[in-house]
Amino acid sequence: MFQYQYTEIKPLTTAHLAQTMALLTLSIDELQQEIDAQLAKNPALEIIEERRCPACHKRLPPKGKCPICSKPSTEHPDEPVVFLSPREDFYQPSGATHQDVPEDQFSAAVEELPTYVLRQIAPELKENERIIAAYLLTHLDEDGLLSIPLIEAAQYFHVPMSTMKEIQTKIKKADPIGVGSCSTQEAMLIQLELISEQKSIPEYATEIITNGDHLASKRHYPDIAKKYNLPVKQIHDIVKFVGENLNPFPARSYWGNVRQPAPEAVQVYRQPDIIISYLNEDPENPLSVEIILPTFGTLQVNPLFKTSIKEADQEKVDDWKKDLDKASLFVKCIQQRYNTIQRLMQKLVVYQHDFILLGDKYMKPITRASLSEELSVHESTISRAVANKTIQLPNKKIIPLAGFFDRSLNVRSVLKEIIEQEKKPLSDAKLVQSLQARGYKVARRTIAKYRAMEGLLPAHLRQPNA
DNA sequence: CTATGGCACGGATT
DNA sequence: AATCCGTGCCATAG
Repeated sequence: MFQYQYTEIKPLTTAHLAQTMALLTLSIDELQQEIDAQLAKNPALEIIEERRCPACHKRLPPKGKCPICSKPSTEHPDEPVVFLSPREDFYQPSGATHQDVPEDQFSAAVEELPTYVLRQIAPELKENERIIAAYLLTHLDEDGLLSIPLIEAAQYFHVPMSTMKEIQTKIKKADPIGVGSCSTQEAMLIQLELISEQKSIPEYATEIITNGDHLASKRHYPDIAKKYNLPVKQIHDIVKFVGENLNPFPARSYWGNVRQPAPEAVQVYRQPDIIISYLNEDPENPLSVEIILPTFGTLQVNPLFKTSIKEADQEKVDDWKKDLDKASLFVKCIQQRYNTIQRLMQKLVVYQHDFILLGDKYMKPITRASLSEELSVHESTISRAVANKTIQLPNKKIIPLAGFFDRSLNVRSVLKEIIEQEKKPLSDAKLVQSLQARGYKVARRTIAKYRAMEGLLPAHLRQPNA
């Protein structure tokens, strides 16, 4: 069934356990840093090159043939293949497949907004500026905000911050006004600026947004009013204006609940830890689950180091022995990490099969606790394994692995469907009934929350559908 | 009076 | 022990 079983790891010392747990919570980027650090200070560790399958370029298991080419598992199309892969495959997706997949197709899902924006501003940019703009635009999060510090980009391209800011400003003025801003405030300020060219804007609006005071709830208005020495009514009006005219998340075309998707908690996803895709990008093939390795080769204890330790000076032997122990422990811990994640994914992928292939609507709620029981590991192990990881689905969307445990995603997605299909806008209470008819039992108040989560407007603000 | 958002409580989950 | 999530109650807007 599964093509590539990782070897079970037997002995568990407390030190082993502690380090494994620490490593388990790390994302792939953090793990890479950790490995680099260990590699630098421990001479007993080394990385050896992998053997690759000449046809499909996938990493070969230590023994046997390539699981992809030599033994295609088309006999079991419903069962996922789980195997490990070096992260290189992520960067060279087309090189890693048998068929030629055009590169832009690979990133099509992610690049819709970026290319749209770039097309608008391209004419007014020089060639090198265009490259920088493209770089910035590929680092937008799902809300349309910049996911990297501007300085980082400036250093990367060796250009002064002033140039960087100029380019960013041009991006910000492009269609979803405010895209590429570093923060929600920045996005709103640029919107405010553009609006002010057409009509008048309330006094002090700029200051209030800069200080983030528009986020305050109503009972704090008196405090704010005092702060600016203005009547409460005016504060109220300004906040109302801000709410009606500005959009803190340029990529969303509407206001969600401002406090619900806490702006600073917006996650940035760059490198997925796990990739689920069809073998060789062909939907006819079974699914493959790649758990990305942070290294290009295999991390191992340097065998030369092992032998030479016998002939070493007596004084140094102690130190070397320590290094050796540390190294082998580290390698074991990392293997343990993969082992855990792999076992987790095997269960998860089978369980959420429909969700992975067919979308949000088919998400089956599952708790970490129940999974831990099935795998007979501690709950916290699952929690750690899921934490800080992202996963790329066959449709190229990258979501946090924790999304697999979303309790309400299926209901929310059905809710969205109902609203999309409704003729007249339905009130929350009516939506409760519609959902109940489809077998989902939810309270009225909860509908409101789900709407907010999905950024859907309340009934009286929605347009009647044709 | 109806629809919706805010706050807070309690149970489940981590 | 800390956090998350669904829900009930109440205030407020329309």
